[in-house]
Amino acid sequence: MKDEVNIYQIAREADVSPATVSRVMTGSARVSDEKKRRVQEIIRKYDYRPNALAQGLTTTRTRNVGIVAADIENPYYTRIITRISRELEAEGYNAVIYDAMNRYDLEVKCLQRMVDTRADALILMGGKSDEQQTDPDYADLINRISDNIPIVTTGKVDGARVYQVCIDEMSGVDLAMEHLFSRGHRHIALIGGHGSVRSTFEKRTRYRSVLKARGITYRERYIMDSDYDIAGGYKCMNELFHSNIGRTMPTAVMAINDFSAVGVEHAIRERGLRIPEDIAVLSFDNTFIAESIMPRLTAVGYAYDDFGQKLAATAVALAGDTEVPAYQLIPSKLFVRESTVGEKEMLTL
Amino acid sequence: MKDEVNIYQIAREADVSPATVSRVMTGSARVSDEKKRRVQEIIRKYDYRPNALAQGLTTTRTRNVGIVAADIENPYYTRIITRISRELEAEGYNAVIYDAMNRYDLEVKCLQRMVDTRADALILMGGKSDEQQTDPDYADLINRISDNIPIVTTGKVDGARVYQVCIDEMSGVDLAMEHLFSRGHRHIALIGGHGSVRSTFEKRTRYRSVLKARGITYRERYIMDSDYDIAGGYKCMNELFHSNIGRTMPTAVMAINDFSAVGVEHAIRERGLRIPEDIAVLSFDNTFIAESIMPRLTAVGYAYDDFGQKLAATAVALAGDTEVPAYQLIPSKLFVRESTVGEKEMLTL
DNA sequence: CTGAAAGCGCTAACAT
DNA sequence: ATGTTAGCGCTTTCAG
Repeated sequence: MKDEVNIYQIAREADVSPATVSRVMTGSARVSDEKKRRVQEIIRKYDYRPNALAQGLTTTRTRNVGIVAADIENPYYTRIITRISRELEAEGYNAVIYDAMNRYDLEVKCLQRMVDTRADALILMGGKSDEQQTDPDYADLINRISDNIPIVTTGKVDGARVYQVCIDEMSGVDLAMEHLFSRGHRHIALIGGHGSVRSTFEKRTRYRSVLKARGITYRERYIMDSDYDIAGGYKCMNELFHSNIGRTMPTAVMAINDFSAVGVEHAIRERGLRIPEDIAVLSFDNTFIAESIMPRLTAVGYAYDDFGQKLAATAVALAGDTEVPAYQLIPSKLFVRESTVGEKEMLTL
Repeated sequence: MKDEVNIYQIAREADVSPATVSRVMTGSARVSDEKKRRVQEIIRKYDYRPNALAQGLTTTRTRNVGIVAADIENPYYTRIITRISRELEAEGYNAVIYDAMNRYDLEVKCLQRMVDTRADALILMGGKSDEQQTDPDYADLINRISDNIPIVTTGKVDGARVYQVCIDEMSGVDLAMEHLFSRGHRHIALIGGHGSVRSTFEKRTRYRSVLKARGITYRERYIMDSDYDIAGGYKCMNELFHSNIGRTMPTAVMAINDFSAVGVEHAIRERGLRIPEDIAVLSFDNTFIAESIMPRLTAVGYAYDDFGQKLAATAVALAGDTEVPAYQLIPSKLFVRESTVGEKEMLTL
């Protein structure tokens, strides 16, 4: 444990005051060329780097932006996180990533830790910040935090001062369903997720309106809950088979995310059915999973670069007290692949 | 921007000294019940939380463990990270995740940031810390850092004081090849990755020895370089097809990781060949990808819970100046699935 | 342009 | 048991 050099030792060796060393480091004021040279030499000699804790304590700015994600094992989040990080990096900020591991208690802990360590801004993705009905305690917490630290989220926190950069779920559902309609589907299920989650709630709501607008009967059994993982999709699809024995079986299934689509496909395959000939499958998110499985998944995706960039830019602006719109929308895009359109047909389309 | 409460205000309102408040907060010394009660009341009233920057500055301990991963978009890393985080959490430490986005310059930056912010320990995964030939500059950097902060890695850094928790690559290759041999394969390719990377280098070395031990000809064209992604696997497999026209084509392919296996399978499918009947596929890592694609991938995996636990425990021990072995090995396990064993056969096995 | 000095918020001796 | 004081390492007035 070598003891670390500090600004005083540098100052002594360069025969200047600590203040001058600080000025050279930060460029906050003019320093004579001669002294600057001397200081820089010693700095290089020791490879001196200022203690960020002390720096943060005095300046009350850390240049850290905290990213709290519900689950970094989901490629959806890591994809956005990398895009955010890239942008933050370019803006001279550090991305500090926290994983809430899908647990509320940990989410709160992460949040408080970011407060304790004085992050300059916070980016919240998923978890409690994406509940359709905001938990009042959570809103309280967020509100207290936002008194001191600007918060931007991909979800919503009712009654709290947060900035939103959200996916346009409605247009995503529109694109997906129009595509399926155009392929002749009339019986479409929307599988997985929880109605208590904002993004899922919005998809389901839109799903119903689209059906209504088209004059197609809405069937309650075509919508079902599950976790956002492979097992969830699998469970749902099997339920769907069960609940539709002797009834109108959907010819197309929209999975709430790529993970659940994987489970859906497994369940379909186990019954010896073909995709897309017997049942077409489509999903939301368009992570690398959609391009990995066979047949490749038709999926609703988003411009992730843009998404991450906006999230980061908003956080940075807020950290610098710049005004930004409180609400920004990220458009959805449809990526058509073989899970809704047969391989041979794809070529002729 | 409400101004934050500090220990002095708490002290004043509770009519005690700041030191007493500190004692109540940290439990570092006895405080009379009466004063403790008064202090706690005020603390609750303001929901006071100590400034971690100031705390870290005085105690020189932050209870932060920095995790620097080469690429959090790879589920291999996120899987380990979550396991580490879980353990760190249980030990009262914070996992601070940094993503190097596969860039050396960023890896260095992340490292330095962790030093600047005085992490109590560092966990390094991938990137420069997994080069077969350690970059001397990098070793230098790591060495300087390890003077002050204990470092544990899943790779190696020659000539630097780092603690290692490594995967037993050799036994992984053994398991994989024995399995393939038992299925009758004699011509086996090892596809993707870079020989400059330690884990890949070790796999290739072992691959050659196993062939030799079995008296099977080693063919240079059965090994090839690529990035660790889907495109890399795809490229390699196509190259393999090309380079083997009119020659002995391998009947089994080992992909360097799950990502590249996806690319390998795509290339095989495009030629109208079947897996495993025409070509068997196997990969390393056994992330969720191996269970997602069809046929499910036979893969060499690791006890991730144990892996993460050991990594975290080592970091925590080191942070607390406890002795730990400098080198620990994580065993490999084989997960047999349909990409090497036909579905019907699986049932009878 | 430069140095002295105060202070960011906390903890850890050191007294009492 | 508790208060006083001196830092931790840095930046930032304020003088000069």
